[in-house]
Amino acid sequence: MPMAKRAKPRAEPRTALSRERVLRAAIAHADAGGTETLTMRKLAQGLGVAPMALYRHVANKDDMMDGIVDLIFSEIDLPSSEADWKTAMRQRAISAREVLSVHPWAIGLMESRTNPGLENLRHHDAVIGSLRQAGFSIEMAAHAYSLLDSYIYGFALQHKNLPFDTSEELAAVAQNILQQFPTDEFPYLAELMFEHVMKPGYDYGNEFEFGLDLILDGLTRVRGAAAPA
Amino acid sequence: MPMAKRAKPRAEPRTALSRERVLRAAIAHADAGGTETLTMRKLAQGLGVAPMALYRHVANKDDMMDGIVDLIFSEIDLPSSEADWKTAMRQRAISAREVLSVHPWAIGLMESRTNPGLENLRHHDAVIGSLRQAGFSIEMAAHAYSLLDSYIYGFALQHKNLPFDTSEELAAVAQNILQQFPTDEFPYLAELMFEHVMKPGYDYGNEFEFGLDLILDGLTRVRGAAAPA
DNA sequence: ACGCTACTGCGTACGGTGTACGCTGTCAAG
DNA sequence: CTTGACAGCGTACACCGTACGCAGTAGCGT
Repeated sequence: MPMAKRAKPRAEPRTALSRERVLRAAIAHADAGGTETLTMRKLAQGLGVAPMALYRHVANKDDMMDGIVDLIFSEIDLPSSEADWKTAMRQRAISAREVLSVHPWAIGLMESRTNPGLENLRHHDAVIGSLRQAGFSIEMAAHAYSLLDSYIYGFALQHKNLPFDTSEELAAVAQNILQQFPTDEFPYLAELMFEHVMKPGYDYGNEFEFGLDLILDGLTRVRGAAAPA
Repeated sequence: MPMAKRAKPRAEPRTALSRERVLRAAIAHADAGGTETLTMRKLAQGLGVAPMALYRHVANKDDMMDGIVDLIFSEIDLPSSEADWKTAMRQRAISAREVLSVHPWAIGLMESRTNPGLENLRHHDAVIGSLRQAGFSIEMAAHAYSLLDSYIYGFALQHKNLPFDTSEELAAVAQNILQQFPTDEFPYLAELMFEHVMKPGYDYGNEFEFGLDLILDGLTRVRGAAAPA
C-alpha cells in the first residue's frame, strides 16, 4: 500500500546525523550528568532519533567513548613551538587541567580506553618534540613527560574526587566527617581542615600551580645536568 | 507440609556469609577480571549463593564498592613514624604504587567514590602528621600532600592505560600504531619509541622513582625555605 | 522514466544488569 | 514447644547494549 505519503516531499532535512554530531551530543550529555547516566537510549532520545540509528555512525558504545576521548584531547592546547620549553610545558599543563576540569568524567574514561586515537598521538608528539628541541635527551624527555602527565592527570583525579565544590559545601562536608569520629582520632587531619581548608578563600584548584612549578624547576635542574645550557 | 527435612540437621555451616567475605570475594573477582565483569550475580555465583543473599551484607553495589576501596586503602603502608619524613614519604609512595599496581581497577574506582571511609581518613591523618612533625607548615603540608598523591595516582593511571605489559606486546603495539600512520607524521614519538621504549630492558614502572625523587628533592628545598632546619 | 544500489534511520527482540519485595527455613531464648 | 529474629532465597521489574533485518530515499547508469 504505497499511500499518499507525498505530504512531506523534502521537508525537514533534520540536520542529518553524523559521527561528529553523535559525539558532540554525547559529550554534552556527559558534561551535564556524568558518564553513569550516558546511555545510548537517552542519547538517541536527546537527538530526537531512535536508539539504533546511532549505530550507523559508531560501531558500539566503546567506539563512541574512544571517539569522545579523542575529541576532548583535541581541546587541549598543544605546546607552543615559539616559547621556551618551560613556559610551553606550563601552558600546556594548565590547558590540560582546565579541560579536565570542564569534563571531569573524561579522566576516568582515559583509564580503560586503550586505543590511542589520532589527536592523542599528535599531542604526544608535540610535547616530546618540544622537550627534545630544548635539549632534553631521549631518556630525560621520557622521564619528564611521564612525570608531568602523571601529575596533571593525578591532580585532576584528586580534584574530581573532592566531595565539594564551593566553600559552603566544603564546610558542611568537613563538619560531617569530623563529627562522625572523635576529633582527636585524626588530629592532623582536623588541624588541616580547620586551619587551612576551611579558611574563606580556599580553593583546591590553586594547589595545582605549586606542584607544577616545583616539577618544572626540578626538570630544569636535571636538564642542565644531562645537557648543559 | 513440614516434610522430613531432617536429613541435614546441622551439616555444612557453609562458612556463613559476612560483609568481609563478600568484599574479599569482590576484590578477588575484580583482580581477575576488572570491574567491568564484576556483577552482583557473578559474585554471588562465585560464593555459591543466590544474588539477593549479598544484600544482607551490603546496602547496594555502590556501598560494596566503597567498602572494597577502603579495604584496598588499608593495604597501603602508613608512613613510618620513626624514619625521617623523606624516607617515610618515599616508602609510603612506593607502597601505594605497588598496591595500585596489583589492583589497577581500583584507581578508576577512587574516582566516582566520594565517601571517604575510615582507612582512608586514617591514612590521610598519618601522612599529614608525618609532614607536620618534620617541620612543614600547615600550608606546605597541604601542598606537599596534594603534589605527592597527585603524582602517585596519576602515575598509576598512566601505567594502567598502557596497552602492553611485556616488552613483546609492546613491540607489537608500537609497530601497529606507527605503521598505521606515516612515521614522519609523528617523528618525535617514533624516535622515542624506537630509541628508548623498545630497547630490551625497558619497563615503564621504572619511571616512577625518577619523578618521586625529583618531587621529594623539590619539597626538601621548599621546606627549608619555609622553616629552616 | 526506469530499476539498481547504497545508505540512513528504525522496530523488534534477546540476554544481561541492579535490586524491591516478600517468602522460607534455621536457631536461640523464653 | 512457641516465638521471634534473621540469613538466605525466588520472583519480578525496569533498564541497559545491541544483533538483525526492514523501510524509505537519493543518486546513479541506462
